[in-house]
Amino acid sequence: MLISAKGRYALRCMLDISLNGSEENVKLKNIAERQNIPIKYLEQIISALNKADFVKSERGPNGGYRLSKPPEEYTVGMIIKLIEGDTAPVSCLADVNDCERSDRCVSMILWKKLNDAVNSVLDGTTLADMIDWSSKGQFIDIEIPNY
Amino acid sequence: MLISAKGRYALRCMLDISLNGSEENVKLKNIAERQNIPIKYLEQIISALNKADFVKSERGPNGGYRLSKPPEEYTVGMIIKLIEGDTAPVSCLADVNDCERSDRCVSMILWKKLNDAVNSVLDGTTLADMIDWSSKGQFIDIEIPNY
DNA sequence: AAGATTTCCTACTGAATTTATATAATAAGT
DNA sequence: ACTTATTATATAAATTCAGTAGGAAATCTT
Repeated sequence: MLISAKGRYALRCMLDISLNGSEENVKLKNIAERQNIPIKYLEQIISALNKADFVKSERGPNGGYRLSKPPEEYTVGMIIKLIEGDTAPVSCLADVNDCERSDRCVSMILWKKLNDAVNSVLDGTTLADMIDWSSKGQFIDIEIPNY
Repeated sequence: MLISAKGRYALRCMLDISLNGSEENVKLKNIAERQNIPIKYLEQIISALNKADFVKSERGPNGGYRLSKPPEEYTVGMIIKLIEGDTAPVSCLADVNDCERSDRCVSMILWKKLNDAVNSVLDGTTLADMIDWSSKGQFIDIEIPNY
């Protein structure tokens, strides 16, 4: 798997804050319930988002989280790469020292193409784009999407 | 990682047979040496390639492997998917039952785009293409690429 | 027939990663 | 004080990854 549950949770967490944090702080407890994510796991994830200053936090009652910047300014790639570490599709690309054959490996050309294709999607999509998708209802059923 | 060592080994193995099997059978021992892959691990991999009839085998001295079809007829996706099982970038796509939210999950749209981007590279590249890359020497150094 | 070579088959294992749980501390509001 | 909520750190269960091991079966050579 290129993107694990942790990365997907992070993305949904950011989307959740985007959509529910118009006026007040968004509590982790509520995100966890809406998104069906174990809160203790989500704590670790939002801690990373907080340290990277992707979100601002406040403690105590009326506390919670807000985005530091508007959704337009976060690409999916920024979020996923922060949480997952890297999205290289093969270890050869993630760690140059992984293989001493890399400088004469034809497969490397392929992996680079693959990496570019992945990055074009991840870095070419912002949270705002995804919110747009959800409001335009690109779903067959009538249910309100909960990202 | 989207593609593990196993999948990369399989691809290099098929390329090795393509390039060294012009007239006689290619022995696993030699592939393992050229490609620097543990032979016992490679045995398992080629066993799968054999069962899928991607290669033909012969036993005994003068035995070895040959491609069942010319390199033009194998896409990278065919090989990788056989060995890795699937190349879905997220478990949501690999297993529909993985998440009951899938039908109303906005992230799903993203993962489908990502999946399409990955498949366009993997299914759009054949072994013959890669052999072409290697013969055209798209490398900076002078060493002969050993795929 | 004997021995060498090579493929074929199945099970096992150690390490790392993933996906959480658990416990407690810190801060803020009422 | 008491409640709410974030922050920090440690631990654990489950899964996957990347091999390793041992031998059986087929084929060729002498």
